[in-house]
Amino acid sequence: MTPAELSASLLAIVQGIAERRRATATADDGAAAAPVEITIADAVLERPRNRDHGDWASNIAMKFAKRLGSNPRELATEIAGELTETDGVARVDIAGPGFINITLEAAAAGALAKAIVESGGAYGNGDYYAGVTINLEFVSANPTGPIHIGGVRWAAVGDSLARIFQAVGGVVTREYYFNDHGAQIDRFARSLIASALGEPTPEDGYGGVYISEIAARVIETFDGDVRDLPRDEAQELFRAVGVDFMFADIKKSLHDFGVDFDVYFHENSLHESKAVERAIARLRELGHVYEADNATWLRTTDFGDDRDRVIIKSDGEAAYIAGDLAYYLDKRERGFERNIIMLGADHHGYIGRMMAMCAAFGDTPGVNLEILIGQLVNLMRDGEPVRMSKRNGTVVSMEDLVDAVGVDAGRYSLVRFSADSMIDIDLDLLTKRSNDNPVFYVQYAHARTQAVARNASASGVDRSAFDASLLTHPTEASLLGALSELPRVVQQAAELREPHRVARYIEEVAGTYHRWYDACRVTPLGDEEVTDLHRTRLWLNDAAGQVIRNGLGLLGVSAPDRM
RNA sequence: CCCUUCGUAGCUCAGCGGAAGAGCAAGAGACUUCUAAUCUCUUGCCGCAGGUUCGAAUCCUGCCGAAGGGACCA
Repeated sequence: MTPAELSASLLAIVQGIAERRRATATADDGAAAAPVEITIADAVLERPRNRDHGDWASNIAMKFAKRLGSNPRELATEIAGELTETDGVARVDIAGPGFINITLEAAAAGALAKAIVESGGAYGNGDYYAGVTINLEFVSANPTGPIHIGGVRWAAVGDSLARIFQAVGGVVTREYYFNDHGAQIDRFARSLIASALGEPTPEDGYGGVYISEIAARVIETFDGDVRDLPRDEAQELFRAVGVDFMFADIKKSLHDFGVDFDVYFHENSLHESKAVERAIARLRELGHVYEADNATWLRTTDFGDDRDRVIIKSDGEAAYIAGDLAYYLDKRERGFERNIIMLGADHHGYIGRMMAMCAAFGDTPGVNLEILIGQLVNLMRDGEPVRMSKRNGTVVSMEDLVDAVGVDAGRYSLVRFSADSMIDIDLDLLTKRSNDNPVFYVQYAHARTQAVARNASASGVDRSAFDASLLTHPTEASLLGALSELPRVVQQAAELREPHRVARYIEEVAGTYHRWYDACRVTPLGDEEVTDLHRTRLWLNDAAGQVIRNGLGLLGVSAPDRM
C-alpha cells in the first residue's frame, strides 16, 4: 500500500462520515447541515519521526472536527474505527489532541520495495509540471572575469532545480544571459589593452591575472602587432575576441562543474536585431511609455513598482533594463509559459521593476515571470571575511573550489542549504578537504547498497522471490517509510523551488539505511541457507540504493558503487 | 527613512500551522560474520513582546540584532 492509496482510503472514510452527518442533520443543526468540502489535499499523511506514532499520522480529525460538529478525539475515534477495517492497515491509534496514528501491515508497507526497484530511475518522478515549458535563467555572470564562488552557488542550485522540474514533467530550458553589451564590457576591453601594452590597469578596470592571460591569447590570434592598431580598432579587437575567450572559459568551467546550458543568450544580439526597439514600441502601443527630461520612461508605477524607470537615457543610450524588456519578450515569443530568473540578494531591488515590466506586457507576474532571490556566499579565511574583487584580482573561482574539494562535494555543499540562508565558505576548511561534508555520508550509503548487492550475488541471493510480509523489523518499517517519501519530496522541491529539500531527504534516507544495514542482513551467515527473507531484503536494499541514486542525480552528484 | 532575507542544541543548519530534528564538536560504548566513511547512548526560555488559532519555531504587528538592496550604474 502506497501513501497515496492510504490517503485515498482516509479521504473516502471522512467524506462518508461528512455525508452521513449531513443526511441525518436537521435543518436547525446549522453547521452540521452544511455540505463540507473535503479533498485529497486535506487527507495528507505525515510520517512521524517518533516510531511509536506508527507508520503514518493524520491530523484530519482536528482539522474537520468543528465543521462536522464534533470534537477532534471523537471524530478521530470514528475514523479510526473504519480505518482499522481497511486492507493493509494493522493498527490505528488516537493520540494527543486527535492525531490518528496508523500502522501498516508489513506486507502492505513492504510492497513498495518491489515497486521502487521496478520503477528504477523513474521512481520519484511526477506530473506536477507535465508539459509545462519552463525557461530557467541562472548564473548569468558578466563575461568580465571567471565565475567566482558566488556565481557557483547559482550554478549548483539552478542546475539542480532544472533537474527537479524535469523530474516532475517540466520541459526545461537552462539559459544563461550573457551581458556582452555596455560599459562593463568596454572597461574589460580597455583593461585587456592596457595589459597587452604593458600599461597599468585603468582606473575603473579589471586587474586579475586572468586579464593578462586573456590579453596574451588575443595577441596570439592577431596577425600583426597590436601596438600598431589605432586605439578604437584595438578596443574592438580586444572586446570581441577577449569576450569570446572569457566566455569560452566560463562555459568550460561550468561544464566541468556538470552544468551545461541549453541557450547562451547574448544581450548584444537584442540590440543588433533591434529587438530592444521593438519591445519599447510594443510597450508604447500599450500606453505605458512616456518622455520626460529628454529620456524615455516606462510607467512601472502603474504596476506596483515604487518609481518609474528610464529605458532610454537622455544621451540616447538604452538603459540596462531595456535589454531586459526585449529579452523577456523574446522568451515569451519562444513559447515559455514560465520564465524563472535566479538572482543574488544584491539584485533584489530588480523584482519590482521586472514584475511591473511583465505586467505592462499584459502578462501575469509570478506566473509568467518569477524571480528567485538567493542569499550571497560569504567567503572566509581563518574566520575572517575575505573581500573578493575582480578589480584587484582577488577572486576565488569555480575552478578553485573544484580543485579543492571536487565537483561532488562542491555541488553538494552549495545545494544543501536553503537559498534564503547565507553560507560561509571557509577557504582553509575547504583546502583541508575535510570529511564532514554530508555528501560522503550519503554516497557511502549508496556504495554500501552496491556492496551488499555484490555480496548477495556472490552468496547466491537473488531477487527471484519477494514476500513483503517478511519485512517485519522496525528498521525495515522505518526504511520503507523513508523510501516512500521521494515523490512527495521531489514535488515539494519543485513547487517551492527548493532543491535543498532533496539533499536533506537523502541524508535521512542514508541514515535510515545505515541503521537497517546494522540490524538486518541480506546475505546469510556462514552455512545458513538462502531464504526468501534474504531475497526480499535484497529487493529492499536495491530499492534504497535506487532512491539514493535518484536523489543524488537530482542534485547532479555522482552515486559511486565503491568508496 | 523604505524594501528583502536571516536569528532554532556549543558550532553549521533543516523543519515554516499539528507530537522540537540532523550533521559536526565533546564523552562513553559496539566489528572473527554483507564496507566502522557505520551504528548505539548523552544536548534546547525555537532573538524579545504582543496578536490570530482548538493548536504558533511556523501566520500577522512591533522591537532588537546580522547581511544585502533602494541610480538616466551594470
